[in-house]
Amino acid sequence: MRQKAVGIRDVAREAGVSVTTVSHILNNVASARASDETRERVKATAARLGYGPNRMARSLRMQRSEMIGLLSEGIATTPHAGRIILGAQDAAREAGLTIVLINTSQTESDTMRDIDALLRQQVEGVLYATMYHRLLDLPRQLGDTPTVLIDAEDLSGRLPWVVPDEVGGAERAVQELLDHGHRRIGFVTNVEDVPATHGRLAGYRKTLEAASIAHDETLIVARTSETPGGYEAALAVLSVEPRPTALFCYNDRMAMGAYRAAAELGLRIPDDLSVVGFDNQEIVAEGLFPALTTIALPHYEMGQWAMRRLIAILNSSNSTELSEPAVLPCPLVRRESVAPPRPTS
Amino acid sequence: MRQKAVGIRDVAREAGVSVTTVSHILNNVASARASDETRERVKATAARLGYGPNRMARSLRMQRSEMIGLLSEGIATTPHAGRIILGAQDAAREAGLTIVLINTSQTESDTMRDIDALLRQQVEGVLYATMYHRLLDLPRQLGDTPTVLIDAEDLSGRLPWVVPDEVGGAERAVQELLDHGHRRIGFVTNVEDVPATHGRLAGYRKTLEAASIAHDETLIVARTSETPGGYEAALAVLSVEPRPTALFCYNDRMAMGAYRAAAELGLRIPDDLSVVGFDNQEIVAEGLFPALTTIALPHYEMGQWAMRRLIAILNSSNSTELSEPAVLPCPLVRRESVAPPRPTS
DNA sequence: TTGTACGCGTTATCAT
DNA sequence: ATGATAACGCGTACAA
Repeated sequence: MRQKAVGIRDVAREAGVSVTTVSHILNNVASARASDETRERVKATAARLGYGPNRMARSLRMQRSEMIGLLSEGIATTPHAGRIILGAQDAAREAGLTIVLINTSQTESDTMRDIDALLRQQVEGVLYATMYHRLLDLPRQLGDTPTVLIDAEDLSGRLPWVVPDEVGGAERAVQELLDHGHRRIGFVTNVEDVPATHGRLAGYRKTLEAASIAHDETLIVARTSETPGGYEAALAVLSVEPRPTALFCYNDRMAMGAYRAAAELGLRIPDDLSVVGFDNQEIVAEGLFPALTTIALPHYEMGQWAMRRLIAILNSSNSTELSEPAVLPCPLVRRESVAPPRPTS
Repeated sequence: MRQKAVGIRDVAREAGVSVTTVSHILNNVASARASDETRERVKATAARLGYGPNRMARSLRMQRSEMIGLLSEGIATTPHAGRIILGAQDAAREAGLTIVLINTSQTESDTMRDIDALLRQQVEGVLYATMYHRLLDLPRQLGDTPTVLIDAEDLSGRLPWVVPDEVGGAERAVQELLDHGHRRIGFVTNVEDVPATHGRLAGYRKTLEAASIAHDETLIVARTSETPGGYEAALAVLSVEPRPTALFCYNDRMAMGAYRAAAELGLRIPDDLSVVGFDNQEIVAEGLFPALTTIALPHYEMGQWAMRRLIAILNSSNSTELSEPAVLPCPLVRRESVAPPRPTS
């Protein structure tokens, strides 16, 4: 057995009062009054005995589990997920809530089903986090359990969600290049059909347009969003004439490929070529030489926002007005891969 | 309100039996007998009503929360932690347990607060996972709550723990190089004083010795375990004469630095130089060109082992015999960075 | 100002 | 073969 299991009645007996008084005092019940002397004595004995309310009993009585389920698709695959959890965690702590973790595989819908059959009982709300920004039609199984989506947009239109501002991030990246004097900026992008693809492309186009730079479709090359794809795409972009003096890459892994392409072409970064990535995958961005300037995804903030929103929904009965989504900014992280273009070339 | 909150009495009424019978049937109580007809009817109505036991009530009655606390240091910082969680998760599911997550900051006071926040949730046991393999003296607050350490060795000698086999992993790495015919193998290592440092060095030495290759301390260079450190160390190792034909690197990030050093020296991998890393950080190992052969850390397996061990402890009253640690193997992950040495040189 | 007693939804004991 | 009822530990009307 673990503890002597000190309960509220032990405290009451020890302090010479009733359980009601103890409960009132420890829970700061406004309506009930007790003498300051009693208050002190009860609190003291509670502390001395190391009393803490039994959560199972408390939850049963209050009909509140004080637990939030965090459904995460493939925590394993990405370091990003950790930051989401951290943000959610911190927000949960503010409200005295704890997080129970459920990892879902993306495919098995039956896994999903028995998980939340089990989950429906004990959890007050659910945070559903995906591995990467995408559109999602959440299974009906969650019923009317309050739910907030993280890094995913709800297709049904019922659930609040929070995603990164892909467009704004791309604008910031390209603007950084513009600010250094670049005018010919290639875009090493990807072929996947996800919101990030379209958003980052839109940001790229928009920023160049705002700077009155004519479109040049030959400067946009798409491949798969891995390092080899970045290598290929960069090779292609860097072979157009006149050669671009800077590259904006869809993500840091593609930027890693771009570094290799640059090296093979005898281009030094940032002297001959400036590069900006996206995602701020620190192992890559800091490991590359020179270190990669990139755009950070607001994972911590998304986790935090989602949890706070969920808590707000839990606390207010009319949740309809709380169903709006949020789009969080992606800040620029300056490192060493951007410099002004060379005078010639 | 969430659900109609279908309870056991609803099922009982609907099926025309008592709650006892329902409970007996749904929980497969051996001692209780019921007619097959009743059995069917009860199960059917339970399913039809979508009944599931209320965990809060169940826990209170059973005095078992069916929850395990996972205390993790800085989930954020490493993609590894995710795999630990996954392993623990899968093992927990086998036993019908759920995981409540607490992320601890590394400062002691916060950790203490987090720990007893966790204990107040009445978790049945605790898994304590660190960010990297190290020695640990766990705060006493856990009292006699069953605890298992992941990726950390318990200094107090009371708690079971599980860590990667650093020595064996290094042996495997060096052996792979030996098997390809290399005889002069440099070791790009780190300066930190952690078990991995000593273990990997020991494995390196041991393997060379077993192959009757004379010690050559000039082939071992230590720097900080980041990419720049790897670059510096590799540069140093590759400048000794005769130049080693292969490099074993303390981790993948240092290997990333070694790649750069090799490139600067005009050495092509794997033709002129073979490289093996450690950690199998996929973003790096797969992103490097050529892809890096490396040693994988058994994070999933550690999480799984720890949870299973914890469950075993929970289920048996004499837990002393279950306090032994485990050292799990680190498999080799073959990619493209190892080849036979060139005939000359 | 404090104490008594009930209910939260289960499971387990003991009758019937 | 089934049913009534007592816990589990807490919070809170309501009574004193």
